[in-house]
Amino acid sequence: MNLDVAEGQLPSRRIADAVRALITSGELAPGDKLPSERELARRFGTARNTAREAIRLLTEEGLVTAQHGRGVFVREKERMFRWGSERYSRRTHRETGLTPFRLEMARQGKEARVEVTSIEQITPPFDVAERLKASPEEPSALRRCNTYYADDEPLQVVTTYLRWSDAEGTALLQPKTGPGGIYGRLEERGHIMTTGQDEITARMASHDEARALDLPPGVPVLDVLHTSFDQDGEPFEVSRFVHRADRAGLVYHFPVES
Amino acid sequence: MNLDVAEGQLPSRRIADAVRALITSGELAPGDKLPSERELARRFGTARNTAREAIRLLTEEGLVTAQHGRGVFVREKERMFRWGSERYSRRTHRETGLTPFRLEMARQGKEARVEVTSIEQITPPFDVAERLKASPEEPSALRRCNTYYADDEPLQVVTTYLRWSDAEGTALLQPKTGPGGIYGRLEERGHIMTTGQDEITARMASHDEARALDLPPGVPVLDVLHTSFDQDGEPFEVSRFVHRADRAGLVYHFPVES
DNA sequence: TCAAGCAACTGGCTTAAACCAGTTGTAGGC
DNA sequence: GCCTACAACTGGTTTAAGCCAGTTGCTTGA
Repeated sequence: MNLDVAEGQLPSRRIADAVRALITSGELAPGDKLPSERELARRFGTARNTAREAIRLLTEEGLVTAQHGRGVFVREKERMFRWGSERYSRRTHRETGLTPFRLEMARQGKEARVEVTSIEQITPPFDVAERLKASPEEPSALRRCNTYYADDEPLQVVTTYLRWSDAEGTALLQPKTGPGGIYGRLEERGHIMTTGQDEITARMASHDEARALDLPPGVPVLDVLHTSFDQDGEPFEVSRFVHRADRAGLVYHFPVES
Repeated sequence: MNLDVAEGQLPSRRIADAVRALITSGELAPGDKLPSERELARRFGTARNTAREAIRLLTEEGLVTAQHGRGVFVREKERMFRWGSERYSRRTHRETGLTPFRLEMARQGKEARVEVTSIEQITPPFDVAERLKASPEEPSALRRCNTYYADDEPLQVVTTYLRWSDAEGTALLQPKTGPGGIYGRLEERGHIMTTGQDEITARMASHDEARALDLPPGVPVLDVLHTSFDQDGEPFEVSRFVHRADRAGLVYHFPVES
């Protein structure tokens, strides 16, 4: 491993640049172990903290991840799960008998598990209230929080909001919502999902999300705010999907207006 | 400002938790200045480096940004630009006479500027070749790189790939592609955009992207790989949009298959 | 009045040393 | 043969000190 040539001013950047070059050139492949902090410091004639700072820079770029007691490794490209508007297709569900999440997991050969972490009547946050056409000043909504796991690794956190008037006295207040899931119960209340809207942003995980998703540093989240509209064009369900971005991608197909 | 109560084990986490609490409670509002590193260290009875580490944690969460010589500030919520499938609508373009980018900038009261950074015949990368149905082993594609600015701040980097056979000998090799832009020239070659596909991921910016977009630490990018299909369902254009995620969001509307 | 320059702040980076906490392989004892 | 215990690694955190480099406002002199 040649770490010699490396210009640039700051020692920590020189080390980072040298290691980054090894990674992008393929000399260090995904899964490979980097020299230890102490070893890098020795080779570059710096203090250990300086080598450590260099590794921190690479971690922040998402190039490497550290494992306490084991070493620092070039990050593997993870298999991606792809979600798109088809996840709401009732036809797919009818044909396979699987929910979209279980279907995608089966496709990737992973075990699916869903954990319902809370079901509560709440006053909806402003952005949700606006989209759901519910009052942001009263407990006008039901909130259901779920965590989705693939092979026991948390993959996404989903918070679903429904109007309290639709949920009151139904199985929507229970963890198990029955055949057809949430959308099945909502159809019984007269809401057939006809169109949807997804609003997508990316950001660093909040402190709580990082804990819930067991996120290593240098991994952002994809934040999808979904709104379902019924046959009358009225919104009846809003969900926020928070995916870890190194494991999830989204796909949308659309016609182009001439 | 009350920074007293704060449990937790590590000093750096205690400081970070205390400051985070001030931010989420609103006691420190966006734009406000944090106590200096030296001041935080003094108040918590730690070394300056420990206070610095706490601020680093908050920076990584995207909560604060540091400015050399001035201080550390609670990050402002930036105004967001929203992009969706309508950006490809020819009707909108016809009615306003503006490209989608200029239209969105005008909507937000910002000055739009586009810089063409390179136009080259290249061998397309594998993922692009696959989608464009071009050979990944010969210089079978034209690559156009653009940087889009809002009020002189770089907002997105776009790389467009076209089949060389479509581009050869046309205005597509020039910075100015003429009326209707790229899609205008491609229509003349017999490709009318009929459907599109967007594949969306989020990740930390590469070293080069962070420089090109002038990204502060703690800001990820939204990576959109777009494919355009013509009236025969054949792909004829692939573009990669890299947006800074604190300034850009995406919106998709879709029908739901019954 | 104005501007140059300086003092006192801010964060940015490095050093050097110490100790804690996981991991891994091996030497010993049973 | 197996398991325990330990030694020798790994990264994680903190201290304390020094110097560099932007920013800001005030003092001072022309």
